[in-house]
Amino acid sequence: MAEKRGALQIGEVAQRTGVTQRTLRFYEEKGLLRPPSRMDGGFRLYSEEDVKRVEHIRRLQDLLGISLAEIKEMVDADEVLRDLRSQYRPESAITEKRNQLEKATAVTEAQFAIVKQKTEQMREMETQLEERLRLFTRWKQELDELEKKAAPTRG
Amino acid sequence: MAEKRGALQIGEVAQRTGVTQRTLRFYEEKGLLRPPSRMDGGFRLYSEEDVKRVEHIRRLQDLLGISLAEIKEMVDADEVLRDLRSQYRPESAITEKRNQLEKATAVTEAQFAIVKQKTEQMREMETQLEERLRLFTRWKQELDELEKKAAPTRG
DNA sequence: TGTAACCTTGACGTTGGCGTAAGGTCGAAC
DNA sequence: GTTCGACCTTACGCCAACGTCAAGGTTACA
Repeated sequence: MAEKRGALQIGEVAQRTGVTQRTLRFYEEKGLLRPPSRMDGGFRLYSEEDVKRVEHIRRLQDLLGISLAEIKEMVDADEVLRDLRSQYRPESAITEKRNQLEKATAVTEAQFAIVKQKTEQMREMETQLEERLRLFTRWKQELDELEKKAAPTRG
Repeated sequence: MAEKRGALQIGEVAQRTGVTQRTLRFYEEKGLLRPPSRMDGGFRLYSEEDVKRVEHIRRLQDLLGISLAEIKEMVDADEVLRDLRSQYRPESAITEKRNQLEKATAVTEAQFAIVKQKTEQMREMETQLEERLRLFTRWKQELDELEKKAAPTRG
């Protein structure tokens, strides 16, 4: 009866996102995922949105290397954003919307600052490694020449 | 007697690098830092090189968000590099040097690939956040205009 | 009505990266 | 030669982020 069209059970979500079922329940426990709807028997039913959410969380974990607590803050901000987007049309309570908008802006700007800084440092690291590789190739060439002089090809 | 010129005790290193003494000993234990020389009484004596090393480790931790085990591999590669650099002049054992060089190149290339990929993904994230911020400013403007129409300035 | 695959909630275990306390030693100054 | 802060080792503690049973309920399908 409760089975919504296109809904996914936890196993499918796990497969598609590459995390374990335990991790999904853990994220829910920690407030990173909204408690999904359930079938009559209690089986969790996830939406496509939830899948995207999980992927987003993993990207943040992977890229920024920050704690789930920090990620939760970011993801909560996204939630505010969704609320704003969905309720956008009704023109009531404009001042509250403005407040939410200000808040979301602030959070996003903070995120942006972090990401920007990290990107910059990553770029530096990238060029450093590039230079090192160039150095290596130079050394190799020098070794080649040393060898040629030491043991000239017979003939 | 064992006191080397310009050497640093663990407390100073901790202060300058921003990590705790415990962390320094821990890194040593895990092989991330070479065991430093000691004073006669057993006090650790670090060099400026060690300080740089610690800073490097922290950068890797912070930027790439990888485990100390992985960092150890990278740092070990750096060690090879130093060996190569210092012994570069004596022209003995050329083939071995070539081997080391190949190895170091391989490791560096692997690192480079990782960093490059991450940088790319970070850039994507950056632009996403930028777009979101632009969206927010648009919304704010729309709210402004809505308010003007609803409550025109008196006079 | 059975049964295989899927799911549920506990609850305890593990690993990494240190924190922290205990009890003793060192070094420099007085 | 005592004092006192900096340092030593040893060893248990802690939190995050899950892993891993265990014991049982649910679903779909024949």
